[in-house]
Amino acid sequence: MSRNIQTIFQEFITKSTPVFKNRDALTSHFAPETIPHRNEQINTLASIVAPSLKGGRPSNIFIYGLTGTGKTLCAKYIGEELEKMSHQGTNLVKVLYINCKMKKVADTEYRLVAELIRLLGEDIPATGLPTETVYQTFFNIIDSREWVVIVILDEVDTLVEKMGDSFLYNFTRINQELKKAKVAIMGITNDLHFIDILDPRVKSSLSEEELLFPPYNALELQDILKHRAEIGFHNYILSEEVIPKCAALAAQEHGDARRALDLLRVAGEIVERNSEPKITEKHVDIAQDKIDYDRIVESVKSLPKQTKVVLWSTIQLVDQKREDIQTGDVYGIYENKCKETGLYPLTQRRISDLISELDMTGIINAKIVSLGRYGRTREIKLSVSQPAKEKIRDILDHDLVI
DNA sequence: AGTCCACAGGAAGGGCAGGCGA
DNA sequence: TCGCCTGCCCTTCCTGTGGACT
Repeated sequence: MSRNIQTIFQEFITKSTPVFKNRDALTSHFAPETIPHRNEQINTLASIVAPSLKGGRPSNIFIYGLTGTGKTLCAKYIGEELEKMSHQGTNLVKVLYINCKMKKVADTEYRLVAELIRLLGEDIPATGLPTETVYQTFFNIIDSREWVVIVILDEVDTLVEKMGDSFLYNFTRINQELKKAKVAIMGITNDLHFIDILDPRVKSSLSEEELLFPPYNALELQDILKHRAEIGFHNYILSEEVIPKCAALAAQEHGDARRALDLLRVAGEIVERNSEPKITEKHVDIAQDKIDYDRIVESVKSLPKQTKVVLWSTIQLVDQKREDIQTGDVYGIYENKCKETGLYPLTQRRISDLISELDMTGIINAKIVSLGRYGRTREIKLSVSQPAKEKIRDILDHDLVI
């Protein structure tokens, strides 16, 4: 066994063509020195946050645009530049970045404020204190240092989904509690309609300034990819058609630069693994399938056990060639499986929520339909390819053994 | 027009775990 | 140790929904 592994490692070192110069450059979290096609947004952001360098509170900013349009990258870039500038002078500015989608980090009011405190280098228990105390601790820290704090709340829509917008309202009013420090919020969202669902008071406080990040077009994506490929790949490895292909595929998905980078990187990894001499269009196609497949498999593996049983039940019904699978059908199979495996069955109300959650992951598609006097229910379909379905069944069969 | 079905989904609250401070 | 706090998962109870059926 270990000999085999050593052989693989040895072959990798000796035979494989060197593909990557810097693999990180082909990931979305890499911070390049320049950000192409976002000058306008960067300049606007910079001018909005600049007053903080003189101790003023910048306006709250609301940034929106689809995934992979450079919102986070630009916000972080501006944050870093601002702190650098501040270190050279007054040292007044502190930029705190939080991704609100991170579970166990910023999915409750308590955790969010606790995370801000941790980012300031102080310790706070993960639970146990009244939320009011956690807020007070945060206020004391920044007030004692007289900072201007800019809080970047990435994916702020998920926060509102979980906690409602009253929290955001309180948060935009933090400054009334502070004596010397000042806080500005930079909210980022992929959801273009997010601002419309907010309470008007929250809306006006959060979006004192608004900034839209439009999708990249295919040519702009090509520029971005060329720029990253120069840093990330050895120059002989890329065939000419690869970058336009990645850009075109990502442009179809609303100009998502993240997707374009993933395609390029994974195509490179495939070539590296197979010790092939060049990345071609064919590898981009394989990469596209692989990314989708891996995403589904990973999300299935991480599902809680009850949700796995619900998914397993749905697959059973699909395999029985059942048309129009409904919530009640899934629940019936689910109950039987619970009996069989000795698992405690949850109520139908709860299963209804689990089906919604599965719908959100994209593994199934659950559409609400009304069947007249036969009631109102969800019509459930699997939304994965046949090979992915087989793989999911293998995972579930393995995980749900009695 | 009224009834009915099979849920969807909101609200309230229970029970437990993890943690803090007195 | 005890009381209190938060988070999380879940149940119970309830109202709402919309189209077929009577």
